[in-house]
Amino acid sequence: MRISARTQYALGAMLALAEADSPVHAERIAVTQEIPRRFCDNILLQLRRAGLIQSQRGPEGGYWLARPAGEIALADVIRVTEGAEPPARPFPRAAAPLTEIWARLRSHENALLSEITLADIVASNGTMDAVSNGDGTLAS
Amino acid sequence: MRISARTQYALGAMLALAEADSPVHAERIAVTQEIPRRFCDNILLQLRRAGLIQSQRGPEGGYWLARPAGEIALADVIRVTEGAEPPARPFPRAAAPLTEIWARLRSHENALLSEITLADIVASNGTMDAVSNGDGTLAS
DNA sequence: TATTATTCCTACTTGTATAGTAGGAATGGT
DNA sequence: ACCATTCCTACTATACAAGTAGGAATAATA
Repeated sequence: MRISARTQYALGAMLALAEADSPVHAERIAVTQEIPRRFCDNILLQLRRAGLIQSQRGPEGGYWLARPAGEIALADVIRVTEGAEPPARPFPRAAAPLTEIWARLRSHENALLSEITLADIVASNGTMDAVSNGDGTLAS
Repeated sequence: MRISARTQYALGAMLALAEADSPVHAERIAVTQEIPRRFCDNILLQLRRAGLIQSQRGPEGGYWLARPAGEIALADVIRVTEGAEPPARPFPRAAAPLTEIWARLRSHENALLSEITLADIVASNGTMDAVSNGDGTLAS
């Protein structure tokens, strides 16, 4: 599970927006999430272009989620910042079975990250014993 | 699941040794596994230093597994080539719950790769419907 | 003992990705 | 008009990955 600083920051920023109930300045996000100021701009721009957040300029401006926090999965955010993964070089025939293993791993990872939403994370403040799936059950 | 070319090659090389019943030349491994010749040397050296394989020099030399293929997990190989993962920068308090998610993912990944051995892969020639755990059960 | 095939070792090169930074244009409220 | 903010392109600096180079050490064989 490779996780770049950019992606970590993006997730932090999205959570900050998920917690707020009105537009938030990049400045504030940068401070609370400990993201370098200019880099924060940079990332927010990318998230907006991807359609995950919306923005308004000028004083009274800021950023907010484009959809309810319960409809944005962690995977949605990660896909944006990590971009499409390069098509992993194939194993030679001799080691072909390994391809199946990787596929299984990626699949599981993707399933989990697609189930968990920003709302789930926000809801789990302090008590991280469980992560809700939104239907009351627990994520494996 | 980040997987470097080096690690892919290392796994291929180990599988080549697992299939053989006598010492194998680096040259042969390089060809069958499609590994650049010199790079192959390089990797085999690393695997030997890690104690996963043994070697003999000179004509009639070559490489072989240090332990039975059934006692070498994929994770053992990966740990060698990927090295100890750098201690992932911590999330700020606001995004702390994410730490738990990553831990869970890494844990699952590690569990799976620790269960599957080189012998399992070799045994699954052609029929990759299932991967044996060695006890007859199927890996999830 | 000379030859030859192999492993062994350090260091180097080169390409690509990551993590940011710089400078300013566009916009919107007051 | 002013000012705070978002917006945009492009640049730099560092680290890591992938692979290469040159040769020393070792062991079988003749």
